[in-house]
Formats: sequence, structure tokens, C-alpha cells
Amino acid sequence: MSGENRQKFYRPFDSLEEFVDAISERFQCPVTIEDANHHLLAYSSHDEGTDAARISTIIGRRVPERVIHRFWKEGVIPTLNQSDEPLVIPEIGDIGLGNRVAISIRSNQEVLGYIWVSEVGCTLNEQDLADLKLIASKAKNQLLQLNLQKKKKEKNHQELLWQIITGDIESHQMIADQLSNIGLHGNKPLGIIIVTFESMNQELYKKVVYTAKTIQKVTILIETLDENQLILLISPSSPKKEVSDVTDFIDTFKAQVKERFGIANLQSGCGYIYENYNYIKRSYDEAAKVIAFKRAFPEELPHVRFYHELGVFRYIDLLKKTEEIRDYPVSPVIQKLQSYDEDNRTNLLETLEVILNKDGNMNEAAKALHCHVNTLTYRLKRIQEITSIQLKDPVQKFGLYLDIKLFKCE
Amino acid sequence: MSGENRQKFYRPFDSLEEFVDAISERFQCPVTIEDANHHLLAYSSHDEGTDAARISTIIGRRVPERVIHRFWKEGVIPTLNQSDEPLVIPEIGDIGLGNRVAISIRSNQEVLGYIWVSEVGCTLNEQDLADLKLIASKAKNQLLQLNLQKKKKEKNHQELLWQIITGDIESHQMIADQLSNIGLHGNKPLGIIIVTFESMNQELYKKVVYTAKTIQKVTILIETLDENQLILLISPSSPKKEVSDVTDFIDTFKAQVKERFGIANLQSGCGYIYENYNYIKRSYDEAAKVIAFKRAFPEELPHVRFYHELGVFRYIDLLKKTEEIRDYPVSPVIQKLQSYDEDNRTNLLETLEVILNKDGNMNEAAKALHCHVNTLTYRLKRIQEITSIQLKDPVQKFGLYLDIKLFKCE
DNA sequence: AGACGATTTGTCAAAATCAACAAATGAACG
DNA sequence: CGTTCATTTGTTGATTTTGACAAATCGTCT
Repeated sequence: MSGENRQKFYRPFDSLEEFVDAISERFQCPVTIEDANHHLLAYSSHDEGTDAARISTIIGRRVPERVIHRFWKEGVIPTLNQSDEPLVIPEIGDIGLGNRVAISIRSNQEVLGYIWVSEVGCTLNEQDLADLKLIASKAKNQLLQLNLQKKKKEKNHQELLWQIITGDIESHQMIADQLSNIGLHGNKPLGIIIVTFESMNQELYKKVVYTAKTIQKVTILIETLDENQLILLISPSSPKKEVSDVTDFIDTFKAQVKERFGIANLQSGCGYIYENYNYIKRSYDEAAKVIAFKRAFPEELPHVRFYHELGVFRYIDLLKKTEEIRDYPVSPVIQKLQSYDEDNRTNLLETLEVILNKDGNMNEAAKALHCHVNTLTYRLKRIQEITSIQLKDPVQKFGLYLDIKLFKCE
Repeated sequence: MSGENRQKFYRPFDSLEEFVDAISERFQCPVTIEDANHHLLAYSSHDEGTDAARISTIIGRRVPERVIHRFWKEGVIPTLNQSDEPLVIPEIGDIGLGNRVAISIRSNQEVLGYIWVSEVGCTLNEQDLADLKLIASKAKNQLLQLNLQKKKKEKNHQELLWQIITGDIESHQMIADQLSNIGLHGNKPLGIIIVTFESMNQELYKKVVYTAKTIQKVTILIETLDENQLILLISPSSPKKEVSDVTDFIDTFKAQVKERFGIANLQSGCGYIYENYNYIKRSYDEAAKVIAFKRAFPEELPHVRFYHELGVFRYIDLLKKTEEIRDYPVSPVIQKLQSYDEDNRTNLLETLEVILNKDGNMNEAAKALHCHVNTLTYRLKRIQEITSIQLKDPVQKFGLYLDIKLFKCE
């Protein structure tokens, strides 16, 4: 960098915008500055030849998820995080990304953000890269201020989240106001997601929060940590497809955590997404229950993500706790099947349970039991003869389902 | 009756057999004496020309049910009960019944039994009928002795039944012994049937017990009365078809009570039929619960006779009582459907309930809702869109069923 | 060994369910 | 009044489910 050019970056800048424009002018290229979560902080007004990825980033005020994911797969982001050197990134056509150079902005070991320079019509030489490194170190000062604010804000955020999920603030309006106070406006439907890790530390926490925030199916308003549990206050991105948004979020989150950190057995749960913020506490309770239930009934609830997907198991749990159920006699239906099974080395009770699990779908049940469909229909006929139950009658069927589940839980 | 002949009946008889043979000799016809429940007490050894009905009666030690029923329809038994005159009954070919003459044996107004004279090869003239009336009055003395014993026995019976159903005697062996003591051997499976009447008095009680005892699908070991409730300790006649036996019994009992006494709205319930007499008390509790549940859920449990047919409602009742369920929030699924219904003047919630009641059988549900099947599939699709539930998943389906039932019970 | 009953599997056609589409109805809105 | 959207109904052909039957298998008992 010539003395004159270099001089420019020693002076103070009023805003990040001014700063980014100075960089852009220096390299004669479009420049973008992001925070550590790839949220857009500032972008140069030099807009000639801006590629598709940059446009998306600016429009969405953050780097598109597919781009981030690709950068992870290509090793770009890990490299940037590990060093303070500029990295030259060749064109990746299929996601609309031209050649560019990137560098991390860091304070000590911590990454505060990134500078991206699009090589439009020019290529940065050795000198340029050295200058970029210098500029990044200067950028640190700019970001530190923001970051400090942000850290303070985050503290406020987390306090607020705890107040909400512990029921400390109850009314919808108060919660909305408080959220608004810390810059979270919008009045969108909110819900809680909990993810339980086997172990957790500060470093991992940062990484997984980063991972979560780069998935854009849901907006993470506030995140916090409770022992090994990551707690997220979220709002789905698309108003009408809340469930599929959250589903997608959880799935990609788990996949990425596994891919990036090799952590596989996460337990996650999500409460309902409520428009009325009174219910955020309930959403938290529900999310916690999802995790508890998946622990209690691991085989029967393998794919459950949402509270409402727990279905009948909510009641099974309640019933198990009632005193009356304990000295309740075992249903004669089960007794009869059990003694029949013993006498004849059959397994009609298991057969019945599978049929009920599959809700009477004989083909599926047959598959699960590895036998012919007609075998099943025969067995079912026997079961009905022996026990004189009428599985066609839903009242009896549902009752029997509970009988068996509770019997197995004893 | 000639003086000589008449004389014969003034002397005391050692046994009812001797008495019946004396009558038979007087008329030169086969003669049968029954008690008030048409159980065989004695029959003459004069067996020439005995018709099919008499053979069945003697073999079965009671008058066949179809014969009794026919006599009721023809007005024979009511007539016999109302008067102390002999009744001439013409042949009824289709149930194997030849011409015969019958008369009731009565003490004051109470009918103690009947004398039947088969007119085989002869016809009774006026004199014979007058003599028969005299003989019937003498028979009274014979039967009164039996009857007194029986009344005493019945008292014992009823005490025992109460001891059993209150749990006063618990062990199988003790109950079996006690039953054996009062002449009820056999060690057959036993159960309790309860029938509730709107009002009850001693006279009606006698009549309905009589009606019940003449239905031969089940043997009534002991009967008793508790306020308006008739309580029966029963044993099904056929060992393998217990349920259908009891079903048939209850159905014909109700039909006959309606037909004979014009009493229609009986409530009945039956507990399980247990081989182990420990469980007779349980059978009683179950029968009582059947009646209670049919009161509580009249629309959903119209045809229920047995405890096990209560199915899921046993649990619904339990859940309703739990405290947690009270401050349980209404399921968001229901909430969403409710508000959608309000906004759009639809009735998706009801639709969902009917679909669940019919266990997903769209054709039946459509019939119940008086709409086209495709309308229902459309609505169901909407319901799933609005609430993001997955009715194909039985866990969610069963849960939702309980959600709705409990919601409606609130 | 062989007779018996219970169980399993295979086959086939009738009956039902399902999915996709077109058309009719109807209420709401500017 | 016409337009739009949600809802209802009708039609069709593919697919699945079912029920009845025959045949094969297996264990038990004599």
C-alpha cells in the first residue's frame, strides 16, 4: 500500500459504511463486511458487476444459507476462522459466486466478522492482499464497538429469554414491548426449540449457535444455554409453513452439527409456535416434554420433533402417574392372550400390539412382523375369538391400545 | 271324582313322585309338576305317548325356553297365573306339543307351580277338570314344604351373593365351597349382570326374576335386589360362547320385559365372566361401571353390554379425574380449528371428531355428516393443513381422539 | 407312522379406497 | 355486477384391501 493509500485507514471512520466504501475505493472492487454469523454489516456502494451471491446477501441482509453451507463443505470458513491471512476463493458458478478474496476480522482468537472483496474485472496482487490484512486489523476496531454493544445486548437478550420461559413476564404485550426494546420487532409467531447435547462447553456453544444462526429457515431471536441444553427462541421464516420450516431447521441443524463437529446423538424438541406471547412459556415446557418423552419412549417416538406429535403418549404418561392405574387389574383381554401364548407357544399379544401400533393396517403390520398378511388376518380372527373384542369398534380399539401400552409400562 | 278316587288324595304322600304317580293313575295320562319357574319338580312314570315337549322338559329338568315363550305369547301362562281353574290347551304342532290340560298350584295369590296333564289317547271331561282343581289344591301342601325350604335357601343364597360382591369372602376356594354348600356345584365360570329399573317393587321383582330364569342362555345361580337394581350371579350355558350367551340373554331379557310388562328403558351391564371366583367382586364392580358409563356417555356407548366394550372410555373417565388435566391447556389443534370455524362458518372440529369416532372410515363418517366423501377428504386435508397434524400416524390420532373427548367433557 | 388340529402361506376375484381432475355452488369483496 | 376464492359434489381409473378358499406346514397325540 502506498503511503498515501495507507494513510487513509489510520483516520477514524464515522460509520462502517464509510469504512467499507474506503476499502472498495482502494481495491476498485465491491466489498462486503459481515459479522461472525454472516449477517450483513455493511457493503460498498460500488456495485458494478456484483454477482448473484452478493445480491442475495444484500437483499437478505445475510449470506444465503446454501452459500454458507458450501463454504463449510469447501473448507473456506474453517480456514478463515483458523488464520488471519486473506484467502483467495475461486469462482463457484453453480451458486452464483464469482472470484473473491476474504479475510477474517479478529480480536485475539475470536472471529468478529469477515471482509469479502469481489474480484470484478481485476485480480488482487500480493501487495493488495497484504494491504487487505492490514485493513482487516483496522476493521477490528470498528467491529469491536459493535460487538461490545452486541455482547451487552446479548446479555439483555438472555435475561429476557429466561424471564419469559420461567414465567417471570407473562402478558403478551409486555413481552412484545421488551422484545421491541432490544431491537426485536415484528410481532411474529414465536416458539421454543431445545437441543440437548451430551456435553457442552463455551467454545462448542459458540460454534453451534453460529451453526444454528446460519440456517435461515427460522430466525433465532435469542439463544441461551442451560447446562447441556441449548434453548432457542425462534420465529419461522414463512408465516404459513411454520411446521415445515422448523422441521427443516432441526434436520439441517442436526446434520450440520454432525458433519462439522462429529456430534451425533442430539435430542431435540420443539413446542408449538404461538402468536400470543403468553404462551412462550408453554412452548418451552412443551419442548422440554418432547425431550423427556423421547427419552421415556425411545422406540415408539423416533422421529418426533414437535409437542403435538407426542399424541397419545402425553396421556399415557399422565395415566401412569395416577394411583388408580396401579391397583387396576390387568385387562382380561391381555390375560387371556398371555395365557394362550404360554399354552401354545404363540405370540398373539405381540401380534395385537403391532396391529394396534400400525392402526389396523394389516400390510404394514405384516411387514413389521415378517409374516404373510393372511397369517395376520388369521391371527386377528383368533385374537377376537379368544378375547371377544371387536377391533372394528374404535372405542374398544383405542382402549385396548392404552391397555397394552400401560401394561408394558408397568 | 268318585269317593274312592277322591279318598286317595286326602292321604299324605311321602314324596312328590308318589303324588304325581297318583294323579297320573287317576287320569291315565302322563302328568308333570313344575315349580313357578317351570323347573321340573316331578313327573309320572306313565310314559306312553309322551310328546317331544315333555321329553325335552324331563331331559333338561325344565321346560324348554321356546315352549315357555310360546305359552306367553299365546296367553297360556298369564291365564294360568290369574286363575285357579284348569286350562285346556290345544295342540301346538310346531314345537312338539300335544293336547294338554294345565292348572296352577297356588297358595293365596302366589303361584307355587303348575300341573300338566298330557291328553294322550284320552280327553278330560268336566268331572276330570273339577277333580284336577281339587288335586291342585292338595298339591299346594306338597309344594309349600318345598317352597319353604327354597325360600330359606334363597335367603342363604342372597346373603352369600352379598358377601361375595362386597368382598366379604375373597378366596376362590372359599366361594366355591360356599356355593357348593347351597347346592351350586360345577365350578363353572361366573359373572355378574346388573339391570337397573326405573322403579321396582316386590311383585315386579318376582316377575322379572321369573322372566330371567326362563331364559336358558345363562344359568342364574343367585339373584338379588339392591334398590332398583337387579343383581344376577350367572354362568353362561355354553363354555366357549360366553359372550354371545350373555349378549343373547340380555337382549331377550330386555325384549321380554318390554313385551310382558311394558318396561322399556332398562340399563344393563355385565362384568367379565371369570373362572377364578376371586374376581366375582370385580365382575360386579365392572357391571356397575358399565351402567355408570352408559349414563355418562349415552351417545357414544349405545350398544355396550360388557365392561370390556367400554374401551377407551375407562381411561377418559380416569383422565377426567386427574388434577393435571384441569389446568392442562386446550390443545392448540382444537384451538386452531375452533377459531377457523368461527372465522369461516365451517365446522371442521366436529368433522374431525366424527372422522375420529369412525376411526378414519371416510365413508361412514360422510354418512354420519350427511355429505359427500370427497367433501370429507377435502376437509380433512384442510384440517391437516391448518393444524399440521398427521392423522396417518396412530400416535397422533389416538392422542387427538383423547384431546377432543376430554375437551368436550370439560 | 399317521391322524388330527392349529397355523401359515398362496391365489384370486369382489369390494373398497384413493388420487386426480372437472364442474358446480356460494359467499365475500370491490 | 363480475371476480375471486373456498367449498362441495361428481366422475374416473388405478391401487389396495378384503374375504373366501385351497394347499402346505408343523407340532401333538396315539
